[in-house]
Amino acid sequence: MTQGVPDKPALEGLEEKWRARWEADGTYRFSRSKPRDAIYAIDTPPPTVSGALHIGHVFSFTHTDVIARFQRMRGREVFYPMGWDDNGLPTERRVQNYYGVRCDPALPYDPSFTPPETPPKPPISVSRPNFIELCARLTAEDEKAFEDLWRYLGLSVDWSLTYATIGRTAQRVSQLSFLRLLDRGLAYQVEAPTLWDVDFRTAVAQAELEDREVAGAYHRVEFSLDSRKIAIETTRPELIPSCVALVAHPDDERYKPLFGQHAITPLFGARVPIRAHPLAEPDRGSGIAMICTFGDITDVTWWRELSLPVRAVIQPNGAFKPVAWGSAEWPSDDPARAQQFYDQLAGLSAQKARARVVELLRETGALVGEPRPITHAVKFYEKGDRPLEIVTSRQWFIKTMDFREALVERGRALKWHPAYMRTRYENWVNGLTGDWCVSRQRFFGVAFPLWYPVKRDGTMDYASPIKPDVSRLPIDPSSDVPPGYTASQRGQSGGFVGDPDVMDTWATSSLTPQIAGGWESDPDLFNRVFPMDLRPQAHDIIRTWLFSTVLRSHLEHDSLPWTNAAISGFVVDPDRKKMSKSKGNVVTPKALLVEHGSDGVRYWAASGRPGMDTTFDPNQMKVGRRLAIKILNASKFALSNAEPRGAVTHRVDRGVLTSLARLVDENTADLEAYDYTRALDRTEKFFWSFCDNYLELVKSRRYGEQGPAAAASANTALHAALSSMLRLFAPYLPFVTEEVWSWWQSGSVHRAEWPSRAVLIAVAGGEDDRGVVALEAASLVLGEIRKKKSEERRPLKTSARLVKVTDTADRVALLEETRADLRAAGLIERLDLAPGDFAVDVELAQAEALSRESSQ
RNA sequence: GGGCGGUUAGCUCAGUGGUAGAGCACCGGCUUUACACGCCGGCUGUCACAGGUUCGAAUCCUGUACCGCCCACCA
Repeated sequence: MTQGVPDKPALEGLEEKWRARWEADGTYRFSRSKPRDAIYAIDTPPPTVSGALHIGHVFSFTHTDVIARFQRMRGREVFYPMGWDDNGLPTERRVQNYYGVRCDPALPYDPSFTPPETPPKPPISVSRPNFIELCARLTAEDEKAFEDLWRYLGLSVDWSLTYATIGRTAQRVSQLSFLRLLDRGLAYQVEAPTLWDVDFRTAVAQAELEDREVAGAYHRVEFSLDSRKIAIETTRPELIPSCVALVAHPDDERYKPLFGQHAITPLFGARVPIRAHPLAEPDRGSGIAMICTFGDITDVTWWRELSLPVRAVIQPNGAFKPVAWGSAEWPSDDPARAQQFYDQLAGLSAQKARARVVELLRETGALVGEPRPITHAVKFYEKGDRPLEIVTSRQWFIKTMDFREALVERGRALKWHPAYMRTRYENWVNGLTGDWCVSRQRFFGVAFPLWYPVKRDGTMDYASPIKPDVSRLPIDPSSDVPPGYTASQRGQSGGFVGDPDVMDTWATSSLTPQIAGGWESDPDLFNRVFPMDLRPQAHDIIRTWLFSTVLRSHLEHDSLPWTNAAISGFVVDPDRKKMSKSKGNVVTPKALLVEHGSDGVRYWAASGRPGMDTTFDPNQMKVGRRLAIKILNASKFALSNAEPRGAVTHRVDRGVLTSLARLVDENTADLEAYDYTRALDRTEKFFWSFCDNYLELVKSRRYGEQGPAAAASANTALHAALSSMLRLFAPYLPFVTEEVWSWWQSGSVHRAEWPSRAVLIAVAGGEDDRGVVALEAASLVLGEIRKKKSEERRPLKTSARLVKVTDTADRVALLEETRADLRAAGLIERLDLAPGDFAVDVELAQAEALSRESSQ
């Protein structure tokens, strides 16, 4: 049933109407009726729930939606789920403050726990399962708000296919995949120096690092060697107590004679060997460096390759630990003096210890000159506030280094849009320095599904982890009991303990295709959607999300997780900076959508090509809104005279359909190649020219001024053209196109068939190149007449007494066929057509303006 | 330090070998029975810079500058 053409079409109220209708009709519901090759599956990026959605999300999610809608109209059944990334640190922080709780994994689950009305101080300690329940409760509210915004924007997601990265499915998939890697020896645990955030008190992975420029200083410090002094330069003098060696380049003549000898550390009097290693740079500082355990990653390399001992001073919480000097581990030539100095450092943070050490060095004369301030890059956890330390701890790893070549090959097999984004992936894979550390000493995440036996001496037997039966997954080792044990044995000698850690958030996110696709729970679905067709995401998480997903799929399925990766750029402000959160919050996405309409905002978003950073530009949203209004009005005109209908006989009618058929071909090719921007641009230009020229040309004919057959030709062409143009616009402007479609068509335009060249050419009665030329030529003449009127400042309704057109013989012949249309559209009293060089000579009717002026 | 993008009108951007383009902004005109949430017209450029290839370069090559991003073991 159709609604008919309204008298005064308007955008107001139209979005609400269609939003409700799409939901009621299940317009975007995925049906698993089709075979794999008729399905288009999208591995949607799950936005982080603890933050607010910003304009960048609207931008990139629109790109995906345009592709989804296009593929759906192409006849593919689109698998378009939506995920929420609610697992991880940001959520933990919010929940702690919101409810006034802290997680204590040692506590048992309390099923009757409810949080107080107001957050108590000090916070209440709750068990991990209770804490996770609170996280789930809070994130559920955020997820509702996110879904509302996506519906408002008009994403054609199947909302019955949602998942959360902390949900049961995600936990089960993460744990199952982990256990399989463990069984195959691809996951392992090891006690080793690891990058460590002292505030969050957790290990972090290479992918989560970022460099920040911070102020520091070079300190020139003297070690002694017999009666001689050896100066080293360091930015971290507080680590002198953890110094285990000095190192210089093997070819450095200055230090060659010293290799194998021992130097004595200032303040602490520890004898440390002087060693050679090629990583030491003769040009830097004094050419000889102290190796500490551990100041940075290079220290770890030296320590490992030179087989040095460990003297760690920094504890997991960042404070200097108490140390007894004079022991085997902490040797000193003068233990009492060392102890006296060190006691002033114990308990301090690195920063405070540094200040104190500098004072002590200065007092004892070991500091040469004054510290020289510098700015240097220091590694931070991307969510952290203090520089990372390196702390030795037991962590779980997934093997990656063994697969680097294979992963590069996977990257080459993936179709990147734009293609150059592959380079970033390759740079990352080739730059990997170690396996992926996946354990985090946090709570709101997926637990490692393991327990460890407690030995008689009360220590854990980490080498013999107890695995659950996979049918029980997901499990929480802090509340579930391993097979063969009773709950009372938890923590007891001869009993068990649960693994206290959770997985890195990317260890779950890297499985989104498996989570959404029903891996190991719904084989029918999984076979229909995996590997998926598209991974859409932004370029900043190529090294994390994209890389880790490729890795997991490679390990688990020996395949790529998807065939295409469409990489969106960022939204930047006019100064080329990434839109900051503060700026993004000034104008919320919802406010923009309300002001400019979802179609208007989507139009702007579609102007950002794959990979291109795009300027935040409300002007473009206004242009999009105007386009939507224009579509309403032009459609009203095109549809207002449905009768009579009949064969397309007129040259320009066949011409417009022929041009449109070509446009359809070009757009289809571009959209298949993910160039949605170019396709929209072309459709828009065509549509505008269609309104300005073609509609004007055929207007009078449609009113019957050349008889019913002539009107019928125009009507048929108009309907066919409008129908195709609406469908070309539909992926971008889903609301306005659906509205217009409903005026005379049944069903949703979003389930309609993508326009086809063949249909348009059939309506035209055959491809008509000369019709295209006729329309062009007639449009040019109309333009010249308008120009003349504008130059003479005459109303457009002024008639032209005489228009003389000279053009090539062929074009003159074509204009002759279009004479009646042209005369009516241009208000031409007499039209002379003659062969010759192109020229249009316009003589307007007597100026009424003069008589009006003179009569005043 | 290595890599990847970018640099075209006041602004946002198309344009990959053949006479520099669009939209917005600006200026001017026009109530024209689809649209004043409109229509028509106009103005606007050392295509970052320097070389090279070519009959011909915004476009291809080399180098430089600047902007942005990614990566890196800067003691």
